[in-house]
Amino acid sequence: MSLRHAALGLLVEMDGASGYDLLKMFEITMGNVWQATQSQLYGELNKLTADGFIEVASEGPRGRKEYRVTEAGRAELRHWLLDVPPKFVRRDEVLLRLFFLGQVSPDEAAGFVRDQAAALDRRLGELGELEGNIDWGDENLSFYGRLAMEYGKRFMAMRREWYGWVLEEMAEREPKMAEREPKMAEREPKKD
Amino acid sequence: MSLRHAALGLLVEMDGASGYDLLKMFEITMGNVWQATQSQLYGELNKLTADGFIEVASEGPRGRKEYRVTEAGRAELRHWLLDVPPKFVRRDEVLLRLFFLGQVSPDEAAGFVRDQAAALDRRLGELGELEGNIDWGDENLSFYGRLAMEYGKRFMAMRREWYGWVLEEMAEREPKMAEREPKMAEREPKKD
DNA sequence: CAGTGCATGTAATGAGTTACATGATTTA
DNA sequence: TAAATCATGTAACTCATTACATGCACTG
Repeated sequence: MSLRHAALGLLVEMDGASGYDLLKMFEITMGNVWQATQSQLYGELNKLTADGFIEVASEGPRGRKEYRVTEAGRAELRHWLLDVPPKFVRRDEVLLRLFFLGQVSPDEAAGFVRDQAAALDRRLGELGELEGNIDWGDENLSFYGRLAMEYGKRFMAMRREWYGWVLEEMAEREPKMAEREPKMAEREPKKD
Repeated sequence: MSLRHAALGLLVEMDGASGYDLLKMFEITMGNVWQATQSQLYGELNKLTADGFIEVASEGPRGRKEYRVTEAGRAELRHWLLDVPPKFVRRDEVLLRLFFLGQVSPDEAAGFVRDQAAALDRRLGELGELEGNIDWGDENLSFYGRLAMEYGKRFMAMRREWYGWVLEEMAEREPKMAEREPKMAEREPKKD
């Protein structure tokens, strides 16, 4: 039940917004942290309203509803922040595949890891771009958002290094892989 | 649809097993990578059977069914490994809370981060214990499992360091966190 | 023969995804 | 006035969690 609190929190920070605004804010500021689809968000906003945690402050042009967090909503957010222990859901599709790479040939396995590394390089570039043109609304969101952004950078760097290490380990295990023309990975124009 | 492939992959590596065996194997070897509940697994095994990717090789004592992966199942696993691009689902309850820590007092915020760091230390200890007494069945699972284990260690170490850095940043922002003074007019030196 | 572990299943509920549907307003 | 954007919603489906239910077989 965290999408609920993600929405609640963002609404507090934004000091009121429509579902549409919120959705964009999700994409911009929280891509690294939490994902939400449009239909999920609209549904949750209605449930939050029904539960009295938010309310429609005003209605605008195209059926637009401007939501505002109620006192009960703020209390709920605070409660969730401090009293509900966050749980780790560990589900990583790349790691899962890694587990079973023994089922394909060493070349194919190495190719897989190289592809993942290349994809990560691309995402690292995107993060760099993103970093420039974020306009964090308020000061708190800016401060804590920056900490989360730093996390993202560290995470990707760690992961990139680990991919490199994995390739070394694989090469050591299967030494003839070394002389081999590069397949389709690792010729991504690297940014920055 | 990845639980399906996690089960399929493990079944291949284990060279046949019951749902019960599989469930334990999930817990032991893949805690860091993929989670499955009992009811989900049994359901998926039946679906895999219906789809012809596994079959009941023999039946044992207490209604026990020994499953075995079919050729179609191996092909499906291979296809998933190499042709289906893994997708990143980014959902981290701790990071999400961090985003909104501006909603509570600096003391409470710092307390939250410290708690998370402590919890991580505990898990790091557990990982160390685990590392000793894993008996990886076959050679492939052992090799790739070790790579995944190294990932886990690097991940936690990175995260631990980041928590430390976060606490420093918070202390720098709110220097009087330990001894609170009544008068708080306007400090908050803007940084960066 | 009682307790533990083995072994599988179902039902209810909630969370998340994809696709479709609809219409108002702004802007070029 | 056509296209783009704003804006919300619903339906169908899959995936995941929790709780409950049942019973056999071994072990002490």
